Amino acid sequence: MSGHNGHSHEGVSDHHNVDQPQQDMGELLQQIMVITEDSLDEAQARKHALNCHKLKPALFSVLCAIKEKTALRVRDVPEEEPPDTQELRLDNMLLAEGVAGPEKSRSATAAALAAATGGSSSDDSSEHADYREKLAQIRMIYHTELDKYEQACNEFTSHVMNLLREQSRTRPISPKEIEGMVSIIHRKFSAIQMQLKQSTCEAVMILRSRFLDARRKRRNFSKQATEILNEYFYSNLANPYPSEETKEELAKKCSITAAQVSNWFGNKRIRYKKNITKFQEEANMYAIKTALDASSHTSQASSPATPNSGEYPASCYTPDGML
DNA sequence: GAGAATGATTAGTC
DNA sequence: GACTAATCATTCTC
Repeated sequence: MSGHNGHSHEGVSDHHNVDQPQQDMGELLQQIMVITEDSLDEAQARKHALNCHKLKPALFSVLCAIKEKTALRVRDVPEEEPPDTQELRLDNMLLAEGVAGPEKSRSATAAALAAATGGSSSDDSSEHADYREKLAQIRMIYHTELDKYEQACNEFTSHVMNLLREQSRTRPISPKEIEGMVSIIHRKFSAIQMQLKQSTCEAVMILRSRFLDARRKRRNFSKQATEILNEYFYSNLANPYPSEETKEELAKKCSITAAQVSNWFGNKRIRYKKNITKFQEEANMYAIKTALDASSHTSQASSPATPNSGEYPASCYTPDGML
């Protein structure tokens, strides 16, 4: 602007010099008004003219150099950050659950469930089928959303890159800056992905807890198992506290877990103690049974009876555990 | 369907 | 950590 009038003002009167800035300002405003009234085509034409100007390459390189020296970078992008531990944890969980990575086989899913529930891995019940079906749904949704995010990220990145490349013709934008912007976009999208991973993990956890609750449904032990447990209980009425080894042994015999054996003995002790008279008949029956078993063993092998078998009459167990 | 029986869970104690 | 006592939730029996 000053190039227009700079030299022509020399030698003009003081009065004129005072008025000159106001006149320049007026012209400037006028030009701005004209620019805003330009059509798109006119603006493009001006832009083209500017790009074709013989001084443009020189001025542009000077601008780039100034920008480089004065560190007038758009945004300083931090170097590669260390992988987020929470994201790693989520990734591992999704991998372990078979949501991410290769799909788990039916047997692998059943085994994982059995490990979580303490049940049998061979139990391919309808509950397992339900669990697998729900897990497959979660997996499908997760991958669909992940693909969407990746596609959106790629589209947005290429759009921004194109814009920046286009703009780099008229303003100094270094490839490093473009790279930095791409990195920012990727970080934003990976934050969204992180949310997706988190909600997927939550969905799996809810599914698991629901499944585990369903597993809590009580199922009576087999008659044979109850008989084995009762036999031990009434044979050891004076001290109905099986050791860990015995619990394991009984658990094996009854095809239940040692924890279930503990529960059973806990319940049995309490209920027996609360109502001895009610259990008297049962106690007598097992006492006779044990005695018969013992006598048959002695007659067969001439060996002594087991330490506890029949040693204490069933009715001798009192709430205090005393004889 | 009601009540009893039974396996599991939980809070408190030692 | 094992155990007791109370309680819950489900299954069994009538």
